[in-house]
Amino acid sequence: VHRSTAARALNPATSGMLAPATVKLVQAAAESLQYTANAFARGLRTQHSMTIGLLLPDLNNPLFPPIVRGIESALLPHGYTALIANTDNDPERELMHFHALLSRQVDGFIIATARNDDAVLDEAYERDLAVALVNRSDEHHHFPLVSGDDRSGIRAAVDHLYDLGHRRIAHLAGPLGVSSATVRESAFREAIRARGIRPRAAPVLACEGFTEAGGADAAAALLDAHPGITAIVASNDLIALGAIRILRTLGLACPQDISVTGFNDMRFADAVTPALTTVRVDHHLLGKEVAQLLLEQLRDRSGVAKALLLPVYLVTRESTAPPRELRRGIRSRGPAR
Amino acid sequence: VHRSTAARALNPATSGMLAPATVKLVQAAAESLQYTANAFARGLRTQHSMTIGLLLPDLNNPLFPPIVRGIESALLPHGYTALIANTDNDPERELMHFHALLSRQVDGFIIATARNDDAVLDEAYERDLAVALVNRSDEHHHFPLVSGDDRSGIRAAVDHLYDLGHRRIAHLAGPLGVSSATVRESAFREAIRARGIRPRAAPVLACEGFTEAGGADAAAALLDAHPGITAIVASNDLIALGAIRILRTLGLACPQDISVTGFNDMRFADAVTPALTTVRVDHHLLGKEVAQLLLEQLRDRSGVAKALLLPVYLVTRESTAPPRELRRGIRSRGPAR
DNA sequence: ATGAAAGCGCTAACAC
DNA sequence: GTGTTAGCGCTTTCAT
Repeated sequence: VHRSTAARALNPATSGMLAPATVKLVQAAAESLQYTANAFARGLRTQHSMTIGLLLPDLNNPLFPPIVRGIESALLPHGYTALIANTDNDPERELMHFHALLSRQVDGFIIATARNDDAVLDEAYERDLAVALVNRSDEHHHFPLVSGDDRSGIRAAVDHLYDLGHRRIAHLAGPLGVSSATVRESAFREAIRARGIRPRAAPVLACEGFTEAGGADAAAALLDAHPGITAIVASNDLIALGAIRILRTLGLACPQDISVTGFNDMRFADAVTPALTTVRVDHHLLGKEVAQLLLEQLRDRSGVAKALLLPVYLVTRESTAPPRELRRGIRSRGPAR
Repeated sequence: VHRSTAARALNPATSGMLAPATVKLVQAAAESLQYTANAFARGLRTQHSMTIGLLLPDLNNPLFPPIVRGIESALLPHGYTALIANTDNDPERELMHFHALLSRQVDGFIIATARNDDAVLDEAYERDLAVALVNRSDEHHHFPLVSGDDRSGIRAAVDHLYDLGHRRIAHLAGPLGVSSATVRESAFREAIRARGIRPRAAPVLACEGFTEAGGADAAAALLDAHPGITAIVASNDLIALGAIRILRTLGLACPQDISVTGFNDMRFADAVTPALTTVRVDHHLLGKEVAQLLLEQLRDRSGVAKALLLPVYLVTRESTAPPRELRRGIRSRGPAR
């Protein structure tokens, strides 16, 4: 039996045009010879690799594994595989990985790195590649995109603190020039204004990175410059954790002295001390949806770019409480326990 | 200028045989045309893909991201890339991914899935593939392997509890048939025997999975059957976390009523409440070393298989303390605070 | 120092 | 229903 007949037998799409007996025969032979088709030869011929490139800042950020798994779960049924590259927020590494993925003939990109100005996005736009963005925004290119509704998440955090009685609320923003940091910071200022708090009672400080270390350093500087604040809205959970840690070394307790909110409700946000009040984002879903968006584009490049904002909601745990002055008030009025 | 000349100019290994002027010319042209070599065509011709397949149980287990990053950091300088596949501990999914990676012409495999009997290992052995194992053992095939020294880690945990005064110590083992679970369980029994504790004072119960849920269920069953135990050695951190959680719902405090140790010192093991006493393993290093082992094999298949056991050490935090009876004793003897 | 030509393993258009 | 053939883009041996 001829090679092309064999190929047809092994391909479910074409095995219909063959005699069932031939198909059986070939499949049996393939099995016994442990035959596996060469994806390179196939890709060379068909001009698609059935792989997509995934650009991430860092797999060690607990935010990303569920996104990756969500992406895979949506790609797998369609026969696509993701190639993962970590950029560590380094534009050079990102560009390097982008080109490496391009040379591997990926059919499209999912990009989760978050710099506002990104040479990779520019080049992808210029080359007219299939791209979908996740967990970030994009002012310039209007790529399809799915992200949590950061604005309403931050507003919910600010409102929660306000309702507890806080009036001097600070924001520990993410690093400068990073999309989600920018959005959350602007949402913070907006929410503060909406509650009638004067900007000088709501200081904003940017962290070096979306990390515990970044949060710790910035929180130390913040408390030094603004000792009067009673609550902190952190731009993500890691920053919140870092802030809480430094609070402790400064002899301040969370939430008794200072309330802190996080963002993402990452894994273990409920297991740390104090359990984090934070904004829950369904990262697995984020991944599934962005993969769907990319698959749509791979099917038909003519569609218009959708921007999905998935709903988020505040999860209230132990890291937020009424400010000390109010708590004293309550205690002096009520009976001792 | 001819295609083969162009190819030579772009390849650093062959550009030496060309006139420097030609090289410059070609490189400039490649740049301006945004040329990227087609990895498929190259792979088809050279018969190697410069990729390796990485089989993991689940990227969501915080243990694996640092291993992955360690692997990548060692592969990148050699031009190799890892293709990651999650098996969710499902033998069928694992076999499926194994074959998919094979068809993508990976040059070798790093396997971090942990079932003792694994069809993938058998087939890889039979096909004489380049394989290196990480964070698991292997009785049958003698593949090169790097893992933490689980035996001495478990022994350190048991000794620590013994030294605190515990004499009825239970083990929450990992799932049946999983390599690291088996090793740790046998190490536990050995350590218990070495300390002269009778086996009936040291019950062992296997969890459904290396998960919080698995740990919670098994801990509930354990405390039901053996209410007298004062300490638990968990087979990993997630099991420990699940156990501590169920303790709380049963009205027991950790470490006051029951001490618990984990294994891995995964991220946030120090941030949870109580901060986990656990065995630290350097997972990034684990990844780097296993990648090195695979690269060695890719260079020369004739070498003998090494098995590296990286040192581990106990990190004492808040989840372990002397048993209640001793603590009472201490308290009644000492002055009240 | 450069050009020519073959072939890696597959698919798809075409022939019979 | 099955065989024939060309060619995807690269590397590499050989020729000049």
